[in-house]
Amino acid sequence: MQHSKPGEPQILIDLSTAIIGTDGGTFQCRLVKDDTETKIGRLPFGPFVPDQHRTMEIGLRQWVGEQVGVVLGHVEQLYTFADRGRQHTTPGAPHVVSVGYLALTNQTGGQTRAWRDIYNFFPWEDWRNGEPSMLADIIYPALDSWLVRHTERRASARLAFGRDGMPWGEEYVLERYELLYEAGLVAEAFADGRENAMPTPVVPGEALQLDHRRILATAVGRLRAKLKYRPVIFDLMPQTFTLTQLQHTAETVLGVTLHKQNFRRLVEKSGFLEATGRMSKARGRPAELFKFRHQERSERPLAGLRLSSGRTRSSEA
Amino acid sequence: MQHSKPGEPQILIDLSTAIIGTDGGTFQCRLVKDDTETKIGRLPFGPFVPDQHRTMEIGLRQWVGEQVGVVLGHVEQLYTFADRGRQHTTPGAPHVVSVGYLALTNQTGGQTRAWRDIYNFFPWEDWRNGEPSMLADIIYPALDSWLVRHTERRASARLAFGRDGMPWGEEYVLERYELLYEAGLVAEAFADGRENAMPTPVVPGEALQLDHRRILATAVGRLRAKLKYRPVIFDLMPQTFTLTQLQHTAETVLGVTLHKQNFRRLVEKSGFLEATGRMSKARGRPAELFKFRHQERSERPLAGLRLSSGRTRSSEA
DNA sequence: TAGAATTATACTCAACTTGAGTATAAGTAA
DNA sequence: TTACTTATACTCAAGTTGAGTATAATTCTA
Repeated sequence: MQHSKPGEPQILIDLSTAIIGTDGGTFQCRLVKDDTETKIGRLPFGPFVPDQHRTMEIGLRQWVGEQVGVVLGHVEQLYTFADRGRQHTTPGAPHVVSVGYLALTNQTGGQTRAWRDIYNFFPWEDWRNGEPSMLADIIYPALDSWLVRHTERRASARLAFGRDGMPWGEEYVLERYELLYEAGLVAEAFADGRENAMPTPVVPGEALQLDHRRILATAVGRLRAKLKYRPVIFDLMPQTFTLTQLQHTAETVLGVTLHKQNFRRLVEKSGFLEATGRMSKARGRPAELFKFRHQERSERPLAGLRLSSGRTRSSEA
Repeated sequence: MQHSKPGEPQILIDLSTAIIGTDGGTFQCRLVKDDTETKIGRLPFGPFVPDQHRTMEIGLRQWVGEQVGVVLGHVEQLYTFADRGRQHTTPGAPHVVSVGYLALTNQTGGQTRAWRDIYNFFPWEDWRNGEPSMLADIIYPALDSWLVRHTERRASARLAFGRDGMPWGEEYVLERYELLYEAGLVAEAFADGRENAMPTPVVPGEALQLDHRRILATAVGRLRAKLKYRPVIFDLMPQTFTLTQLQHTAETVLGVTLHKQNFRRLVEKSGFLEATGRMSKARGRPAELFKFRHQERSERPLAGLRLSSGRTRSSEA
């Protein structure tokens, strides 16, 4: 069998987890408040040690527990990244492969500053107030001038950014980030030494250590896609909630606004909700509080939320 | 940083590829005709060697090229498996993590015996002639008796196998295989030393080496799911084809039969096809030959084939 | 060589889904 | 009491889907 002989450089596996939650209209990700005073944030991560971890999920739960102590709901493997030059690149050091995970939680909160708004890292992804002006002002001009010399990537760019009359697909988060990286427009491209990278990142948006922003982009893209065919949104909700709260959570994740009446029709028909009889008290007419029917999760796995878009929040009457 | 110290057991990464094609109504996977005369088949695979392989995809293309020499179309990463006890388990040997890939090709054919019918490995997945009788005769009784002692897995079993009036979801291929493995009903469970495994596998279906049948199950599940929202089916087709050939390919992959008139309506409306003007000659009325519009692939990525089911082939008039 | 068999393609129709509203109800704040 | 705010109910046209019937163009067979 063709296995690597002893003496070849060692491989290390890092388990990195994007822990995602929402809190009143903000889309949050848990970072580690690092002792080393780097200004650049990072996800909780640590090595996979087969002798200690029977599975990778056990390993990641250990690192998450030690580094941030968040209770995880849904956990899912995203992707295994192994390209050279996107990771620890000390010469002679073992090659690091990183396995990215997505974890959802309903336990966010400002108690610690370690919860950061995801749209800080991807400001072009938030269309709740209409198309972000940075797209037309900064991203498209920079990308277009790169595409002049890279015509083979034009089709991908049209798809990812919805240009030439194509729709903006909110789930192509990773594809957009990767294109910006390739074009040398984000900070990590400079750190990784891409020859065409701008010394100062052209596109606004905070960087993360190593390949963590790439993992986060994968996580957001996967979550946005999954929302449409599986009831994962309830992992982000508290025990009871109003339909408006549920809608705001969906809008926060997807980065778009939705049509209120149609959203409620869809979600009521889905059978996932159970009325509690209690009412929320706030401004305006009180809304009924609902809870998620956990038994239904296993019984209707396919009927997630197919979401129809509404007006942008700024244009609401 | 918390990295494993030197001296800890080494990790090896295996890249294993499920190469899938179709040939006139059979659903095929390319195996390696091994020199070691094991009776059990295997997928092409080999180690990821970071010094030689800039990316894992480069590595896998090398092993596929050397071991089976198939021209690959679409290639996609599936999942990274790392649980102990599902792989090479020689004590003291390095821990092997395997990264599974799916590759599609339109180059199958009986020229070599190495192309095997996928439904040999998962005979319960082929519903083209109605529900396979082995489900009611063998699988359900065996599974039910295991579920008596494992009530916590009942909900998963209902979902995966569509019991108690739930629909059979054709994409849950992995979930079904994993349940049969857990219940000790497939040969690999015995080889891996599960305490409850039957010495002779209870459920029909050929085994593969290592975790290759698990990877193949992942590949089939992913392909079946993807067919519904991306135009991947065209990677399995020759240059030109009739609508009936296209439908047979979809049926072969999904393991169900489809309603002919609706299938053609859907596929014509999708805009992916271009008439060639030429006709096929066979029995019955000649059919028009179509080809895939490659430019459309990038322009309409979301509108795949949503498929409405038809009658089983055996009940056709 | 006529009719049977076989396969392809066109068209219909009711049920359901979706997008985009209008209308009304039930609270709080001035 | 009136304005404001938010929740909820209902409508309607357009599009999609499931399940046909009808008809056309071939080959096979007696």
